[in-house]
Amino acid sequence: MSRRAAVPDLDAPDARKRLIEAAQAAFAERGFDGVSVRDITADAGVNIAAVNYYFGGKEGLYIEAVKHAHDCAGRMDGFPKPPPGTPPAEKLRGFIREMVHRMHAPASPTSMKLMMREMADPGKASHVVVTEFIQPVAFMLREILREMLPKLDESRLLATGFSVIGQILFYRQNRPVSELIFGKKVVDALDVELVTEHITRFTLAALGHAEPIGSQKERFKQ
Amino acid sequence: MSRRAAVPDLDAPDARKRLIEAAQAAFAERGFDGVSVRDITADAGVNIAAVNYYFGGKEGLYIEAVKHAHDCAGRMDGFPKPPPGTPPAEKLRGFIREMVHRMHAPASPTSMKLMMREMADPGKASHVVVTEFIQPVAFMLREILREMLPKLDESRLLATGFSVIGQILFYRQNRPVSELIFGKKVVDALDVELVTEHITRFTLAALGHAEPIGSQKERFKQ
DNA sequence: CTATATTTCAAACAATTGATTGACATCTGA
DNA sequence: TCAGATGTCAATCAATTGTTTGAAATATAG
Repeated sequence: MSRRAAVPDLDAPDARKRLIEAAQAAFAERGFDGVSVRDITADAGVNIAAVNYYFGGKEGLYIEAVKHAHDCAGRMDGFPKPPPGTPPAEKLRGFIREMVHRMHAPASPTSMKLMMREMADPGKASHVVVTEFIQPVAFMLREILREMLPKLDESRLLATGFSVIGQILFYRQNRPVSELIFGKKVVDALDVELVTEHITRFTLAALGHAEPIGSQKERFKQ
Repeated sequence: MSRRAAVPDLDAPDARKRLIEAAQAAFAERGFDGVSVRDITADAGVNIAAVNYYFGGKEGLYIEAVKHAHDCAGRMDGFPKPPPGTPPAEKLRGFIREMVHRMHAPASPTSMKLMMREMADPGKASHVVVTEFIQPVAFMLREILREMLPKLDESRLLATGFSVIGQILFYRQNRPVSELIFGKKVVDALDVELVTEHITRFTLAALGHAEPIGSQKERFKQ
């Protein structure tokens, strides 16, 4: 009815595209309630009515912006597959490295910010983010951990996964607060490489595949 | 000028108190922008003008609500002090237990929710929450870890603290998403005790004070 | 070209927002 | 009792919100 009609596959009569991109930036920065459709349309150089014309309303635009975001952010299922025969500990190391990198240096920071916002309090578009973005990664991690801990019961395996993800997410979700506590300079000293190495070491040590933190031997067993 | 004038120490002419409590609940549930002063005053059974009269505006009420929150939530510096001579690993265990409990079964869930919201994106009252609520805990953890890892450089020590806090915070900040992924039942199986025990074990193992996760020996070395 | 569909636009709409006003009530202390 | 301070109230303000309108412009197809 009100949807774009002409070409079903070519997905951007320009106004629509600019609208989505402006919306993505605005929503990422200030959240759904913090942004007015007037702001967005002004940024996009488009008339206000276009929002209802193309998306049926503010909420429709928001959802579309989130959907567009996880395209830009690099699909999570695009994780580099370790060659078969790779020891599970090595898979885990690769997983953590990839994950930390995507969190801290995403292809599209704006898109990542928007998705994180939607995760922080799941709302209108949480289903999109979760099923297409988070779910595949979660199951990938679970498989790796299951391989490393074949005898662990489901609950503890889940908790172990949460321990890994929790460490990784912390730096994204709580950086502002951390900076308030310890100072920006100190926190900034934790660059991507250091964080990656630390989380990997911490996790592998917890799983018995590396020397404990603080141990003299600088590298891991296997 | 417009502030309450009469009794500077007795802090609640009833209307003021009810306003703060209603505000706390509303802000915790729906956030600053999600709540109108009309909602709050209606809940509190107070006239709208009272907000400006007592707090100078919506923002003033919000800040006061947050301040009130960290009183209710149990001050974080009220951690049970371990007796002197307690081995540092035992201190860490106590810290984690206390922290997890406060996160999952806080004295005032509403207050905790409000503070978490303010932490999630630091705004008008972040300074209050951080300095009076978070900061003391952060330094307490750092002392414990420093005792356990006397030779570790500052950056890595900080990262280790983040690994602990990250694990603990995950269950609070990301429970909704986790439930979307794995299902509510599965996640609910991770009750406070199991989470406490897991994070403690995981962390102590990473620090070399317990057997690794998945190891047969069910308890820790020292 | 003509007719039909699609897109854009300025203007206005109804609803909600936070804030303010000024009259009225209540309390306090002499 | 009186006067001033303190608290409460309904009514209203100005601004902003998302949404809608109906006409004008533009593109598309016969």
